[in-house]
Amino acid sequence: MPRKLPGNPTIADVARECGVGAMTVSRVVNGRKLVSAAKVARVREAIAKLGYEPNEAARILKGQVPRTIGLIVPDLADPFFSTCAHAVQRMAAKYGYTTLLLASERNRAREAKELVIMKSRNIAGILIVPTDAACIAQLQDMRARDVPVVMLDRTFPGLDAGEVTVENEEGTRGAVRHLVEHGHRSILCVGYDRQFNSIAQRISGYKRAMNDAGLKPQFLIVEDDSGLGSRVLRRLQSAKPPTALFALNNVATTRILHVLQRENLQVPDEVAIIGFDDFELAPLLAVPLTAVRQPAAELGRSATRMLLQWIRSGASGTRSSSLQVVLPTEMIIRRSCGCTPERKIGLDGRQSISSAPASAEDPIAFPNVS
Amino acid sequence: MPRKLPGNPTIADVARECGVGAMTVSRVVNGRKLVSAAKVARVREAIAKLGYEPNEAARILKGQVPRTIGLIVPDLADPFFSTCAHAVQRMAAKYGYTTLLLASERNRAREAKELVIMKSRNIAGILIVPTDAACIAQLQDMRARDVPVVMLDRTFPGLDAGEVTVENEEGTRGAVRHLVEHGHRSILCVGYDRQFNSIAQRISGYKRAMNDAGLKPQFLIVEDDSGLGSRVLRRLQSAKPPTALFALNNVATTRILHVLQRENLQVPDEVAIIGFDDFELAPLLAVPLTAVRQPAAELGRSATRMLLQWIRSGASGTRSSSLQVVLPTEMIIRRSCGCTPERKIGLDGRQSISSAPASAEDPIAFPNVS
DNA sequence: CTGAAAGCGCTTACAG
DNA sequence: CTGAAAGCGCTTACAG
Repeated sequence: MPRKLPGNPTIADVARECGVGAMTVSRVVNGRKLVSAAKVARVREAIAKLGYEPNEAARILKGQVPRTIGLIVPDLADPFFSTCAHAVQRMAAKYGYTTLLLASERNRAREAKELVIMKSRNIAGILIVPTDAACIAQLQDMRARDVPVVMLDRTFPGLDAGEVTVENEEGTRGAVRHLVEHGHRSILCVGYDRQFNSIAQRISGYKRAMNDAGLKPQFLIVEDDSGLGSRVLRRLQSAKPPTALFALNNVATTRILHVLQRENLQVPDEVAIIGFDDFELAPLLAVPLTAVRQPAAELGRSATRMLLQWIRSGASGTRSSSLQVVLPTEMIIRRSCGCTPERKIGLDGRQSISSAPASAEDPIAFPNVS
Repeated sequence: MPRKLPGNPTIADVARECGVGAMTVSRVVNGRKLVSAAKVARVREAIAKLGYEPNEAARILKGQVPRTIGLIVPDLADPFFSTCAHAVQRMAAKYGYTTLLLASERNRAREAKELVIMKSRNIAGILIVPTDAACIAQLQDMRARDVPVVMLDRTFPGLDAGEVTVENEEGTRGAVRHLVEHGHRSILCVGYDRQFNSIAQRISGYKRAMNDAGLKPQFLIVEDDSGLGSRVLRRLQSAKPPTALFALNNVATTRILHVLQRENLQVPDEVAIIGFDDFELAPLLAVPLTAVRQPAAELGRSATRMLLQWIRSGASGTRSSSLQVVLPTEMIIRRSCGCTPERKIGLDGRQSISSAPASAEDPIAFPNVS
């Protein structure tokens, strides 16, 4: 039995209810002028009485671009991405947009499928933390149809799209320099996902800091995070073990901390560690983690802001603002690097122990939707 | 300038391209039989050539129930809900459903708005972690239109809906009994959100355990989580401070741990703590946290399974399976309760230190979608 | 096996 | 200010 029982009320039902034309109802619903106050009131009443709600599908079919944006992230269970997604939804909602949020699971095929879903829903624009370069072809297709696209966190080349990223190279460089200032000469760079430019930039920042100090870069870069812990352990148990570790993202950091804890290795005495990407529980860890904080929420907000402005400026409108934003990182000094409350070293303008939250939610001038 | 530049190809474009009727294309797209193999091949080719993708809006408008389910959670930044949401999306995707995921921000008005959005999109069914009893009226409205509804984690009465929850009372009771077994006589129950039946059940489990032991229940239940930390601190500094704390959810746990760390209070010696809800970093904390683990992912999976079965069985089909599922919790013993690797107490069948992951992803027999 | 016709609920011109 | 007509892209009967 098909679903069609009571049936949602339609614009025709409302029109009949209060004896006006369908057009008049449509005008009232959409807040158009040119309707007499008396009718507006009658229509409003009928709408309330019937519980009428415009059918989104019909609107889209008529060529309205729906107030929906798409967001694709690799993984919702990762706090970095969920924080980011949360910020996107919040800001989008503030401007009257719904966010269609999908997780690609770091899987090329799923990402492709999700882009098809987004396309078939005529979304107004898309925000994506891309997982595989193969997505570029589909995104180009959307761009060809004038759908705005903004990549965040990491990017792939070959696309006329917006980009919101963070200072991966400088952030990492400062962190590694900090380890050097603590006297470390043998610092191992640990991570995976080197195919992303974000990670590549961090690696490059690490290299520069090591070169600046006249030290030899050492890497433990694997294909994916499985087995990362045991690989690190083997290095630590080798003849010439590193005295400090730099973890390229929060998953790598967690993997490492698990091994260190299990093997009862003392941080920072036996081995120091700094991770890229801070997280809420970092100060409560056995050894409070020193980390390069990325503004996850601000990343989401900036990208959303850029996308919405682009959408509003119209497909062919001149783009008023730049489509490139690079957000600063902040070094959060705790204990795992070797600093103590009594003795913090190498602090300068770029590095801070403050945990001041990011600034106001929406600092730009941008007409709000009530 | 409206968007209509190259324009997505339509079914008519495909039909023209290969010289057949629109119906034939539709049949091919939908995998209906009754089309000659030769035409199927030609149509497929034309679809690929044009990059045709069926317009979802048009399908919905024709009365097709879209393969989309709605999911409303209070907060995506909370790892419990993001894990749950992640599991829902995964399982839904496996069966060919897209998940429209929205966060209510624990706000009645937003929740109401999001339900309207879901309704206007004709979703096939809805999964909700309700935030305010006011949502029941809207959900009833959906039920009246035969849209399946499943509440998870907590429920409100007055609705013909599915319910997937966890053993809040028993889980809490076991945890508090464990604290009693450690010799604690003064155990403070800390939390907020008492309006939810999940929290009320935990409170009730706490009371029962205290009564069983002949102890007097003591509460610190506040309106919302702000200021919870300082309130706890004041209690700990009072004339007769509690020697143990039971935190009613993970946010309460975190707030408490922050204060304890700041004030340098030793756990478990000065005060022991057990929290309801486990999380990934719990074993890496300064004092590894003993917690009542909720199967967050399984919660999402069970609810999704229930919803999809309901959707497939048809609006009026007899419901083959129960619409009530209560998932067991598991006590994860670490250090914050007072146990040590050398001395664990009171372990029995219900309580375990195992951290075995939940079972297979989809144990039920349920036709898959390739 | 195949296609022309009608209509889902809305909005965009077009005439009053 | 207002409404009847046409059509967005699809699918459901209905006739071949």
